Amino acid sequence: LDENEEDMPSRHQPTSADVARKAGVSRATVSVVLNGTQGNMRVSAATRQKVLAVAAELGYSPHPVAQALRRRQSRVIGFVPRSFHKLPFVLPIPYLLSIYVAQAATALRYHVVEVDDASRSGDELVRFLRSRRVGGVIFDAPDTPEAVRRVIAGQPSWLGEGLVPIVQLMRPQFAAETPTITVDARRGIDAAIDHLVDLGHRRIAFIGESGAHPVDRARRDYFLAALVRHGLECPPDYFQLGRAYSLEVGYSCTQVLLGLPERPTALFTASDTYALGALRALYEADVRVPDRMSVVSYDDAFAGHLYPPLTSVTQPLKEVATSAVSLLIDSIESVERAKTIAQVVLPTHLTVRGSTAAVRLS
Amino acid sequence: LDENEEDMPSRHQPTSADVARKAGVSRATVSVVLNGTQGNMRVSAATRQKVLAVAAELGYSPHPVAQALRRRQSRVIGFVPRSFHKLPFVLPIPYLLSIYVAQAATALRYHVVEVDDASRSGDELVRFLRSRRVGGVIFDAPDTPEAVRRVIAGQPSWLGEGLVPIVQLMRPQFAAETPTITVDARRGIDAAIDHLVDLGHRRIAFIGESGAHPVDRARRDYFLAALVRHGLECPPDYFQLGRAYSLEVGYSCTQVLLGLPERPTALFTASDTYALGALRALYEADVRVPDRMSVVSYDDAFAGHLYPPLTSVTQPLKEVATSAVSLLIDSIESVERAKTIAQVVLPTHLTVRGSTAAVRLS
DNA sequence: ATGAAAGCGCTAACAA
DNA sequence: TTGTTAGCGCTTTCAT
Repeated sequence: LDENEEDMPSRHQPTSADVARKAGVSRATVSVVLNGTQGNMRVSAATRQKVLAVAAELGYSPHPVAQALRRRQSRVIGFVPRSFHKLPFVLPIPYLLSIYVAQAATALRYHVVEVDDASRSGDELVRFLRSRRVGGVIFDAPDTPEAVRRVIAGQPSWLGEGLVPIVQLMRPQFAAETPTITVDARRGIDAAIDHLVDLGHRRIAFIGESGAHPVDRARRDYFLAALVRHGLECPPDYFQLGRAYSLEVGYSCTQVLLGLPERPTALFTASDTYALGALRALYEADVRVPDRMSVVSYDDAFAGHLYPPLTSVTQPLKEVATSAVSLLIDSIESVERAKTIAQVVLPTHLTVRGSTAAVRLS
Repeated sequence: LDENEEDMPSRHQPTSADVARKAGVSRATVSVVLNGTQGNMRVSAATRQKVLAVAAELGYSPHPVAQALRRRQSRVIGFVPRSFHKLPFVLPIPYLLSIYVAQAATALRYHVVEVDDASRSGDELVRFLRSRRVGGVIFDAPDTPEAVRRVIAGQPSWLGEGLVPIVQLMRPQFAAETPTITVDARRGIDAAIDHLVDLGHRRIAFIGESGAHPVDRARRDYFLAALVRHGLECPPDYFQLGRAYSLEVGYSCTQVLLGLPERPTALFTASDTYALGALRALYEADVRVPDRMSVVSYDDAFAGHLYPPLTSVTQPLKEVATSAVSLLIDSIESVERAKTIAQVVLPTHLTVRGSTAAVRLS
């Protein structure tokens, strides 16, 4: 009621000094107890108990900002999302990744600062990252190797010494020579084709992207290779390529396929987005899925929420994010730089839903 | 090449001391120049130029952690997402909000720490927020008033004095008596019904939620009120209520409507999720949209990406997030607490797409 | 096993 | 107009 007492810890969050005073020890001891320095037998069991008890009683928790200043590391990592923020829910993968990255970082008591659209390119990016003192950077599918290299070059480092670690996700620029976390399409695509063939399909068409990036190549190549394994082949008419992962490409390629003298009975699309476009074209043409056409997509980003729910090749996005974060934080915290550049590859698998069925004999 | 020079700024990020030395002034002056203290005429134009030049040359930017420690405020806000993280893309609103909140905060040079699922409830939440020294908290649609109250009670504050400001979004617990940012369904719903009536519809059905929360009530009440304005009414059969915003409810309610002796010609659903379920039911029953049934949804979260793209009542999610962040930060930074509890209400509007058409005369 | 002292990089009072 | 001083809360040698 009366505010002017002398040593009132008062309304402030308690500090280590408060704990020390009340426990009758020094602040140094409090720090040692709470941080359990490796040979933690430094402090006697008795004082240890005492300090812990007082800390709990006071609801003490160390001030993260002061810790960061003293330890000279801020437990902050930067996340640079792909330049994709335009197509909100047609492809939620970028959002999912950013959420999973944040979750994984939080679990390790790190913060994520996400670079916003404006400052994603050029020196602006380096300035931003530097001013925030990030301890490492995760790039999701950077547009160019330069974007990544600039961050590397913006160093000798803005923190202590050495370089700030960098990890690239999903669709890396290998020329930048950083560790990468990617996904291997093969297993999922193999399973998809096995599944279709098991259902009796022989005329299987493909809608994909024509790009030269390994990620795009993989989807095409593994599709073709899987057909070959079954002694099948893909006539050129059945192999439709577009120049972007857009709904429109999926739509128009499907129309082409439906106009063919001998229609395919199954369709594999290299992304959920294509599948969405395909579904529209099929709907308009009154070709029922899966009765008249089986559809398998790649991504499994929203495939399960369409009608019918799509059989799809599932990418382990959460694992990608988690490995990226732990790889990054490991190299932030390890004293010496690793000599080899880690290249983590995570497998895909097939998730069977309602868009595939046995081929109709009629 | 030789590392042991004396005053080598070296590989470290420059500090204000580096700038001060090189500019021949004191660190205090550097600080004043860079922070432009209100009566910024304190420092002469000459030294001002000098300092700015040196700072630019050295690529100096103040260490945010040191600033935070000294200024006793960390520029961090907490975001508590709704307990909804289960249904990833059936309803992306929670994700959008978290992204928009982060963007708005970044623009104001704040960080957001998002509370993760595990520690969303109970004392765990208070501990988390307190340990991170957040300067304020945004709740998205908290489950109970207690969740919010606990955070208020976990105070007399973990920062300086006074309470940590709190803002609730979208579906607040009014009993907790914090500022709120909500959306007014009326304008959008009025426009939706006007639109349908203009198209000749008279038999308009509703699928909604039966909850007692003002947000749920509003959607029901404004729908009915809008019909009344046009001299129409909604027979009980046309007024379908479920107990959750789930796809299944949308699906089964639509089946009920289709089984009615006199089918409605238009359908208003109180969420995108219902609309998705409705679309499935209509598809299966071969009722073409919009030829045989016009559909309007509420939310406009992913309505534009369905087939056909749905006419929908659009919620200004980005504005909600932006107002929340600026309201919160204003009250963090203002010295005295506002006496009145701000209740910001943002309007909705109708976005017309391809799921509505003139009623068929057949 | 413990405490004293120093200082991370910055800013705000107070002097000059 | 500018510089000096004194910390913010913490951790880490280095003494004891």
